[in-house]
This record gives sequence, C-alpha cells and structure tokens, in this order.
Amino acid sequence: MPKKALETLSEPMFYVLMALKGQNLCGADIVTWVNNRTQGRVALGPGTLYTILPKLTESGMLHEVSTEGRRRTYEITEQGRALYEAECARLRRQVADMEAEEREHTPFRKEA
Amino acid sequence: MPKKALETLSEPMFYVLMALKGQNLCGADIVTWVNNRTQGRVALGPGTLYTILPKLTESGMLHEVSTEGRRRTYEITEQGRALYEAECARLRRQVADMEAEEREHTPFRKEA
DNA sequence: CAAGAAATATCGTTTTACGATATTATAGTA
DNA sequence: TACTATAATATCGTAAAACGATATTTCTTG
Repeated sequence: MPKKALETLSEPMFYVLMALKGQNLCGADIVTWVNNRTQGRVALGPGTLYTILPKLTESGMLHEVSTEGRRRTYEITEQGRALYEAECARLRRQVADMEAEEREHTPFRKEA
Repeated sequence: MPKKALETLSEPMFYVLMALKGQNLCGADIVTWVNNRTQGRVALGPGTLYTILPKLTESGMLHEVSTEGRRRTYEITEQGRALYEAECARLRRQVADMEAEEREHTPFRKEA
C-alpha cells in the first residue's frame, strides 16, 4: 500500500527506475549500472540512493523481492513503470520546448 | 561579478533562462511566457520565481537591465546562455539514455 | 485621492541531495 | 575458529530548492 503519492521524479529517482526497468538489482548494483549507463555523468552517492529507495518503496514504485544477508534486491512495480513512463513523456516535452525555441523564438505576448 | 558558482539548473531555472534567451522580461512576464510556452505544464509560483531571480543574478547568469517603479527587467548574460546550453546538452543526453534503454536493454554487469 | 490591481518581496514549511560516517553481514584466510 | 577485509546498507547533518501564503510597494483608474 502506497503511503504517499509521489507524482514527480527527481533525476536520481529517474535513473534508479531506469535501472530496475529491465532487471532486479540491489542498491549497490543500481549505482554501478547507472554509472555505466551514463558513463559516470550520474553518480549516485549512498546518501542519495538510500534516501530514495525507501521512498520509492513506500510509494509503491518498487518492492523488495529478496534479502540475502544485508543485500536487498528490488523490483519495479507496474505503478513504478507508469511513473517512469510519465517522466519520460515529461522529459520529451521539455526537450521539445527547448528545440522549438531553438528553431524559432516564441515572442512574449500577454496572456495565452 | 558572480558570487557563487552554479553549475546545474533546476527545471524552473531552466525555463526562466529559456524565456530570457530571446527577450528581456520582468518576473511576472517570465511567468506568463513560460506558461504559454509549456501550455500550463510549468507554472512558476512567486515563491519559486523570486527565489530564483536573485540567485541567477548573483551567479552572473542574468542582470537587471531596467527598473520602472517596482518592475525589474532582466537580461540574460553570455554566461547565462552558456549554462543554458550546457543544460540543453545534459537533457539531450538524458533523453538519449532513456531512448537507448527503450530500444535495447543494457544488462547489469559488474564494473565498466 | 481613495481603491484596486500589478509586481515584487518575504516567510515558513517541506522536500531533496549528498557527503561523511557508522553499522551489519559475508567471505576469505591463517 | 577467530580475525580481517570488504561489501552493502543505514544514519546523520547540512545545505539547497520548491512553493504557497502572505505582505509590501508602486502604478492606475475612477
């Protein structure tokens, strides 16, 4: 049961979900995967990661699928996939805004 | 002279610079412009906007170009353009990551 | 010259990021 | 088995950001 809503994804959260989209991983392996995928551009520190994991879990985007000793492995949920997709769409719109503005400047006009 | 470094742009900051990229505007008109450009998806509240404007100014991304009564009009600087462009590049990479992953899943492997 | 509107400023709360450091568990090795 | 190193996770504290509500200042207009 989701404790809290969560309707936006921070950049770190986005990459965590991206990592889990195709496989189940533990926290440390998520860090490695994201590092590889982004060629080091996105580096999740432990503080960031382990703040994020419980939050994503509580809000129903992930769940723990196994625990071996200290190692906890996570799986993305359907809700998590949906939120990830929503964020993809948001990003695409942002880039579209950016590129539209690059091609042709939209002048200011009062109101819509 | 820049007081502070600023090497990343939040989403609101990004849209503020986008607005000023093509014209000089005052705060309230920035809000209107961004609203139009994003069809209401990005709504800058006063708290967000007027926290951001001094920060962008102090860090040398903007400067005030005129003040009529209470209305302050801002202009983007070369440095501001450069940071905006850098953020565009970052966004494009993020979308590229996302689309690469969509096309073909990158499996986890230890280390690079 | 009031009354309202427009633009900006301030305040307080909540959330987030993130490094440093601590804790816990596993594996290896003498 | 005990000892050590390492891997993985957890906690703490600080700093920054977002943002709504509310206040202030200036301009307009009747």
